[in-house]
Formats: sequence, C-alpha cells, structure tokens
Amino acid sequence: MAELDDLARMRHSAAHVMAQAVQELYPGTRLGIGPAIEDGFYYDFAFPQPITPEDLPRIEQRMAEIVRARAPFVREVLSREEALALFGDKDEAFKVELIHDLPTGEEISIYRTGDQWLDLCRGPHVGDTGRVGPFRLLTIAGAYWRGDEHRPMLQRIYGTAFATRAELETHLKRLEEAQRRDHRRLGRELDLFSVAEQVGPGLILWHPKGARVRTIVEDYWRTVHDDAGYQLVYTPHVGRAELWRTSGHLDFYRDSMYAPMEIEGQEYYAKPMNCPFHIQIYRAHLRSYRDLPIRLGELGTVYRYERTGVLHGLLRVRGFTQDDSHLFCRPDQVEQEIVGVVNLTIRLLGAFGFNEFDAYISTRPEKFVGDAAMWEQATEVLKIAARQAGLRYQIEEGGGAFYGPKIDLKIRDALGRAWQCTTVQFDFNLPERFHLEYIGEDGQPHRPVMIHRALLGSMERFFGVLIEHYGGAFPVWLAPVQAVVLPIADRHAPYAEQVARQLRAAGLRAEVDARGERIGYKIREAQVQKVPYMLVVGDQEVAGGTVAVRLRSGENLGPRPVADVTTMMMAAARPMAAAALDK
RNA sequence: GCUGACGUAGCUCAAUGGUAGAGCAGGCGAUUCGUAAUCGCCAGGUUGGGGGUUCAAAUCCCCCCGUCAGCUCCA
Repeated sequence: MAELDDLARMRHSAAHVMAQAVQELYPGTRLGIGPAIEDGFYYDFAFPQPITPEDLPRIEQRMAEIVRARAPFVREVLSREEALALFGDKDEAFKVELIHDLPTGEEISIYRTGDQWLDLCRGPHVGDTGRVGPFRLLTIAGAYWRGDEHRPMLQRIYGTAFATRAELETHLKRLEEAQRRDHRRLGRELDLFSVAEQVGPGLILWHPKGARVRTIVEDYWRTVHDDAGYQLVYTPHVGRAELWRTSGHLDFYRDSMYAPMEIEGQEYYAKPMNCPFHIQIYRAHLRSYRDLPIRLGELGTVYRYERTGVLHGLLRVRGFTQDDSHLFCRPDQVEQEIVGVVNLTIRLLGAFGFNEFDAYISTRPEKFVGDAAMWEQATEVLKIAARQAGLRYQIEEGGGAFYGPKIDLKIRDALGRAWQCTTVQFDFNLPERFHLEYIGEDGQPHRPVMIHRALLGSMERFFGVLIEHYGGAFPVWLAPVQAVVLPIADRHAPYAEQVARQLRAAGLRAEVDARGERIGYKIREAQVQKVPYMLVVGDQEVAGGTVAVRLRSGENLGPRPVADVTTMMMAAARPMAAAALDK
C-alpha cells in the first residue's frame, strides 16, 4: 500500500512538473487541477490558444529539463488572504475559486518548485523534481471545470509515469495491446459487426459471424435460465404513452426516450426498458403466493437516446438487447432470490471465461420512494448475497436509483480492465404504480417485491467485452468458424469437403477453403481470422484418412485420424471446458 | 451535448490551390503448390454532404452529418 502511495505522490509531482513546463512554454495559461489517477496523472489547463497533440513532445522536453534541474518541492503555509492575493495577482481564477471553497480551518498550502514556479496544493510531493520517474504524455482532451457541463471547458493533458523505465515500457505495451484488441477494429477485421452512417450512429449491424457468436451466447443463456427456473417471454418494441405514464418513465426517463410516433391518434413510444411489459404479463392473471417467485426473462431489445459524444462501438449504443428479467416474489423470498441471481451470474459469466468480479452496492439516495426500513433490509440482503458468493464489494453511498438499491458487478478482462455488465436492482416503485398484487395465505392481497436484473447486461456490450477479452480469438465453443479444412491442391478438395461434412455432422462449424491459393496463403488467412483449428489435407492425409492439425497458437499436431480430431474438437467445444482447453 | 483532432477506393494510407495515386482486399487469367502473403491483368472515387471564395478546391472559409480522445451521463 505504501508503494502505491509513493507512486501516486510521484505522479502528482509529475503533474506539477508538467504544469510548470506548460506555463513556461505557453505564458498566460491558467491552471485547473492536476491529480494523480489510476495509471498516471493529468492536469487541466485554460490555454490562451488551444494546443494540439503536436505540442506534447515540446512539453515533454521541457519537463525533462525541469526534472534534470532537481528543483526541490518546498511546502509553504499561507493564510487565506495571502493565498487569495497571491493567486489573484497571478490571475489564476480557478485557483482563487478553489481557495474560496476551502473549508475554514483548513490549512492552505502551496508548493514551490525551486524558486521559479508554485502551485496551490495540499501535497504531498517527492523531495525534488529529479525524483519524478520516467514519464510520457499521452493525450489531450476536453474536460469541464469541476466536471460541470455548465462551466468552462478546459484542456486536459493525460500522462503516465512510473518508478522505472521498464515499468513505463510495460505500461505503454499494455496500452498498445489494448489497441490491438479494440473491439471496433477486430469487429471489422473479423467481419463481426458494423455501424453504417446511413443507418445511424449507435445502431449495430450484426454480420453473419458476429450473429453466429451472439446466437451461441443466447442459446446458452436460455439453457441456463430454463435450468434456473426462469420463464422466457417475448414482448413488443413499442407501447402506448399511457403505459409509460403509469410506469413513470415519461416523468423520470423521458430524456433517454425517442420521440413518440402517432398511430390512430394514439402516441406510442419505442421501449427504453422491458419492465412495464413484464409487469403486464404478471398482471394477466390473479397471482397466488403459491405461484411466487415468478421469474420472467427476455432478451429484450430497447432503444435509448444517448448523446452522440458518449457512443462507443458496441460498448455504448442506442439500440441494444438486454438479457433482462424481472423477479416477482414475496418478501420472505427476497434473500434466496438475490442469492440465486448472484450465483447464476457467476455461473453464467464463468462459462464465458470471466472469473474476477468487483461488486458495487448502491444505497438509498436523497430522493427515494418506499420506506427507509424496506431500503435498509434490501441493502442488507444485497450484502449477504455478495458475501455468500465470496465477492468483495464496495458501498456506493446514495448511488442507488430513486426506486431501489442495487448491486452491480464489474468483470475483469484478460488485461485487468473492469467492465460493467451485471446489474441487480430492487424496484419499490413499479409494483406500487401498477398496483401489483398476489393473494397471500391469509386470503388478502399483498404487494410483491420486484427485482430487475440483467446479467450479461446487453448483448452488444457483452459481445464487445468478449471480443476484447479474447482479442478476437474466441474459445472454441464461441468461435464463429471452429475449423477450416485446407486442401493443398485441387485434387484434395473432395476429400476436404468430406472431412468438413463429418465435422458438421458432429455439430461443429467447419468450412473448406478450396481456393487455388498456396497453403501458406490459406493458413495465413485462417490464422488472421483466428480460426482455432486448421486442418490441412494433401496426398498423405487422403491416403491415410487423416488431417494434419494446426492450432492457431501455431502448434502443429501433425496427421491425426478424422474421428480423433472430431472427438478432440467436440471436447474443446463444451462451454465450461472452453477456457481451460483452448490455450 | 461540450472541447479538441479528424473524414480521400471495402481496409490502411499518399497527393500542402493546378490532370486524385499506392498496397491489401475484390474480379479475371495463369500456377496445383505441405503450414503466416505465387505471378500477371482488370476494375474500383461527384475526395462524408451542402454552400461559398478562386481562372482553378481533396487542399481555403461557413453550415450540416459522422468518427476518434476525453468530459458529463449509462447496460
């Protein structure tokens, strides 16, 4: 832990060095704030003239000079008046605002770097600029002053710094690797999906290979949900205004909804959520306490307006399919249901190779519906469920939606990056609004508890995460093409077809590349497409009834009987076995 | 939405006010080949869209659309 603090301190000092370099190079630049962050640091500036990425090398160079100068960081405590005068004279309006907002009694300190530069700062810092480790400036981006979109936009420079050159290099390599795995790039290269300008931003076109993977994911999802006692349903994509008025979406969610369409004088809205429809299914019958819990599940496609600037490949889109479910249960069933959902999540995500999770429990916000005791109890249940599943969790105080507390799971991918997919939320609002009831043992109507949950989150986002997690090299059970049979010469094509037929008969996805190209060319293509098995057939294989097996790892297993290869592939194509066998 | 950068062939990129070009991919032909790119030919563009400046615009200016890095917001 001490090491981490040291690193953060050094990065914060690096931010100061950068700010000094910037102010020396671009006089008149005003300072925002400049903290250390997870992998480095940033500083926000108001430049007289906007700078561009071409300016970064210059700034880096000047930073290097400052580092070489080994100027000591010297702390100095000022009175509020002195501080205001000092930064007022320097025309540092943002700093002045910060000083004004410092609580009374808080010590106000500045740090001087040598005798040429100073900044308002709580510290701490390294001893002198020479202790700032190897750094690199990465990107420039806009950032609102104090994160408020109504305040001025500053230019933020992101940088990274490490204790050693080797660690810096490793980190830069990791950034490159992340670029190589970018699902938008792989989506194009592997022909998985696209977004067409003519269709519209944030609207995904699933190409045959992407759709293949999605179908496998969905089929598996259905199997697991059948098994877990869910009843799967289908509901429409639009619903009348009255539905959304009752649900409260028109009051609370309108900004995320598309404009209504008018049909026969009635307004209809594209659905941003599936819940009101599932509720209607619940309401289609009078429900007995004996019927509960009722778990309605759907791969439900929703449309939400998202500001253009937030759209990002598959990870943030405007039309997406949630693996949505709503659980209606009695208060005494809540705990087992939540525990069941968390366990189901871990089982489902585990099958796709995700075994590391961070859980976040969001508690009651200032504005809420229902009574506080109910919130308290529900939040407690979430904690119990997290604990029994062995999940470490953090509490997000006041982070819940107005209608109920929730637990979100972030999965860690192969590069250690966290992605939010799973969300499990209590809903104390909709059962009230729709007057949901069940008849209890006492013959009286009671209000059921409703739990909203999406485990993969959305098919789009989950697919994006899958692509990046595996770098496009899907485990055998998910690979759109599991094997490609490669005839050496035209005369081997009929045999190749025969092999492919055998594999397909065993339920495997096999293709033949019978083009008049050399074997090296076809291997390369299959390799680039990350096909798990390349089965080469030439004179020897035809004669022996074998195929020469090459794995995408580059490993050459040599000739094997077709039946053996089929068995081997079938074993590797089982969901649970996937992660272990496919290396 | 905001700030900045960007938009040229399916993809990756040239062409800095003077005739839009290459590699890969695609089509055709030749080659029949043993584990990551065989050779040749052909085709491919209203330079994101619209307007303006100019004798002349991919290039300069304005508006719109889209993409990227972030901010804000989220599955």
